[in-house]
Amino acid sequence: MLLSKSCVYGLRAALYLAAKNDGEYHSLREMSEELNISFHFLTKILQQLTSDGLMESYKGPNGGVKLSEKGKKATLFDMVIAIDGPGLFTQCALGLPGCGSQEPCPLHESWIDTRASIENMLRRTTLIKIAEEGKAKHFRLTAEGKFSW
Amino acid sequence: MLLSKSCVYGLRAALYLAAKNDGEYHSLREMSEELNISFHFLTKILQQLTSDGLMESYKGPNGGVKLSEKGKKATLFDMVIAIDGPGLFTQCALGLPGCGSQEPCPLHESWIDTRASIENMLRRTTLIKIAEEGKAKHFRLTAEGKFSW
DNA sequence: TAATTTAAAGACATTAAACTCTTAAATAGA
DNA sequence: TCTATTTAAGAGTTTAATGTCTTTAAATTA
Repeated sequence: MLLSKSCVYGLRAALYLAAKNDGEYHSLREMSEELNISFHFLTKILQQLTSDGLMESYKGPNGGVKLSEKGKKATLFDMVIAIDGPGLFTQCALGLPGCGSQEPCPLHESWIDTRASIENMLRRTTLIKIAEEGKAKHFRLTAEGKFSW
Repeated sequence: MLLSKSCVYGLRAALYLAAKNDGEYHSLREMSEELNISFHFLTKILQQLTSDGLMESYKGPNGGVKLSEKGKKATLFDMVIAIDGPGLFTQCALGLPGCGSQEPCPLHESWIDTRASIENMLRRTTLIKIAEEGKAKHFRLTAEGKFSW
């Protein structure tokens, strides 16, 4: 798969928060139930995004997480970098270290174009914009269409 | 990563054979040494490609594997399908089962285009064509540039 | 026929990703 | 201050991918 499960879960949670975008903290329990993601696993992922500054968290009753200012400006690309790291956008398609225009592998030229188109797609818009569109068009964020923005 | 390691190893081995393309069987020992791939692991992968009809094998002295007629016509796409399966070309970017134009996720429209560009890149040419170009331009197939077509 | 070379098959081991559980720390409200 | 709620942190488990080893079967050569 293109993105790890951690990354996909992180994206879905971020889109959830972007759709709310009400300045409130939303609890991980609520999010894990709405999005059908394991509570503890989601916790791990969002901890990482919080320590990366894409989200802010608050403990105690009515605590939870919300998008930080940085998170509100973030694109899908920023999220993927935060969770999966930059490998997808830097590595050789054949996994050869040092592959580049100097010493290309047979796929190099084709791959850098394709890789760029993946990156462009992920950079195109912010989480907030995607969530707006999701709300307007009733896109879905779970297998069962459970979540209702 | 876009492709599994098994897939990358299989591709490199297939390009090796495509570069030879001499009708001879090449032993897995030779290939694993030239390409710096674990012998036993490579064996597993090529067994799969042989049972898929992309390669032909022959036991005994001077035995080994070579591209079948089907393999000579195969593209990178065919190889990826054989090893990693069709998931990359069919699945939702967010992993939502049943995501499609009927009930799209927020990334659906962007993703199907990107996905198609990956597929097109992999379908563009045959292994043989890529190997020809590799020979002509001295592209590399190993980390160290060991293999010399 | 016997010895050698090679792939096939399957068992086994290691590693990394995915997932779970428990305890600690912070906060709120009674 | 006490209790409940919530995230943080870290340890542990499971599963799938990756990698290794051994045995078997097929073919060649002598």
